[in-house]
Amino acid sequence: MSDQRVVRPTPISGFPEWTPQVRAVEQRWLDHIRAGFESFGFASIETPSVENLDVLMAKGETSQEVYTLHRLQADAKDDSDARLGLHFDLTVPFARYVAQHFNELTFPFKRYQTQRVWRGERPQEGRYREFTQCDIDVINVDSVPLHFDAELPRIVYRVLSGLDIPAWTLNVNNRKVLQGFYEGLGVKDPIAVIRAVDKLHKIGDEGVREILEGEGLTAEQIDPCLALARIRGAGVIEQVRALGVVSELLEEGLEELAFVLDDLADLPEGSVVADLSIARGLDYYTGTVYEASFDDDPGYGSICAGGRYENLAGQFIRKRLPGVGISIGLTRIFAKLVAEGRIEGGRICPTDVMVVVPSAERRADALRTGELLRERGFNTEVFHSTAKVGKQIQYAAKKGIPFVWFPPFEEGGEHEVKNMAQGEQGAADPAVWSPAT
RNA sequence: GUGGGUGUAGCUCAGCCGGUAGAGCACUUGGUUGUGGUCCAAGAAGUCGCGGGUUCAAGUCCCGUCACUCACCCCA
Repeated sequence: MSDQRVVRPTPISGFPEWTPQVRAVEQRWLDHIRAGFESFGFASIETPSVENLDVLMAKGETSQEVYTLHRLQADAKDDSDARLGLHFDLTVPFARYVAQHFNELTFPFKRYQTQRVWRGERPQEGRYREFTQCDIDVINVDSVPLHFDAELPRIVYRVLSGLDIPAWTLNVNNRKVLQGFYEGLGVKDPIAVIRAVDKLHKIGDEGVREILEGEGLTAEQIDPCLALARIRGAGVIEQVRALGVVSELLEEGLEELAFVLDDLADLPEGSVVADLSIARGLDYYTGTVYEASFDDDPGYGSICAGGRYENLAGQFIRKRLPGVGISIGLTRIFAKLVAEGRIEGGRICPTDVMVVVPSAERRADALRTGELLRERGFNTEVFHSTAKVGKQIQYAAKKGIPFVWFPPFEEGGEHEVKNMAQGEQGAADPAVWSPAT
């Protein structure tokens, strides 16, 4: 084309982007999710893409792969931006936000937040380096009513069941049950056991057994651990009690779990299910935990996850600010459907009506017609040149524009409108026309 | 971070045992006068990821490198 050098455009691994028609569907999803969150009274906030590294690392258990910020032109000694990192989730920034705006907020503070987050992991199917999370959290002073532990799955149910996605299940567990159970067994490091059991569905009984043996657990301890992890579905509370392990923390956890399950009993069976194998890796969770995945493809990863944390915001303020939250992995869900070719029906452009420009002389008239249609609520574009009418219509066809408007070709002539799908064309008055008729 | 695969026109790819590049789709123009999605014809478009090596000669062989991709890890 030219001898000018071009930078070859290549996809950046883990940074998805969509065509306009796919994006149109994504935006419908975002609107739906937002409406769902707001229908429960959650308020929207947005936080900067970056946080100070010490904020991101505040609870720094897992070594999250954080992208840091630096200026290309910064000289070697300049480390003024060195403390900034892109947020890897929305919960930590939220905790910081609450601590910082403590005096301006009304508690319990219920917020939703839909933003992109970044993680420097190796990308793969379903795993991205930049993706969008839709978070809802509640933070309160001193204690968060258990009510919210049950309300969050209800909101997720509301939102996800309104999207055309494959069958999914939201699994619920309570960390106190696990930790209390292990403590009741006399296990020294309950967290290590939680971490091992979390891998159960991936490495199986024997794999977990091996790890636990390595942790120094006896068979008398391992067997009940595995038995606990297998408990799922109806009657979980009784089944756990039947294992005969007793501890104060366990009892507390069981009561909380029972409360949540009871509260959600009206949801369709199988949508929210107790599953004692759910542990949620390390993380900051201390009570209820959630994790949702697709029924026919659980290995794809969690599409929604969250839980209760006792004191995340307490890292940033001398107050006790526990919270509970859950996050919908929008990108993960959406990308799967895109890859499977299930995202269809999105418009290439939002134009309802394209106005033909008959000739340079009549362009002003076409613009007036466009303005009139726009005022009447139709998304209207006036063709961008005086190309042959055939070209103009062809453009509308390619863009999937449903109606092509023909202003009078001669002074005093009639307006006409063409229905592109049906090919019908007839006289119409731009002041009263409507596509329904 | 570890291991495997791939890297040729905008896209999907072909290119046999080395002889300086092709197809389909997409794109542009035309098939005359105010109307599209079909068809026909013509046309434009490639540092064969990048660097080095072997060779008279490399898209084709060798080495390195980068990128993409899959698995592990981890997670939304």
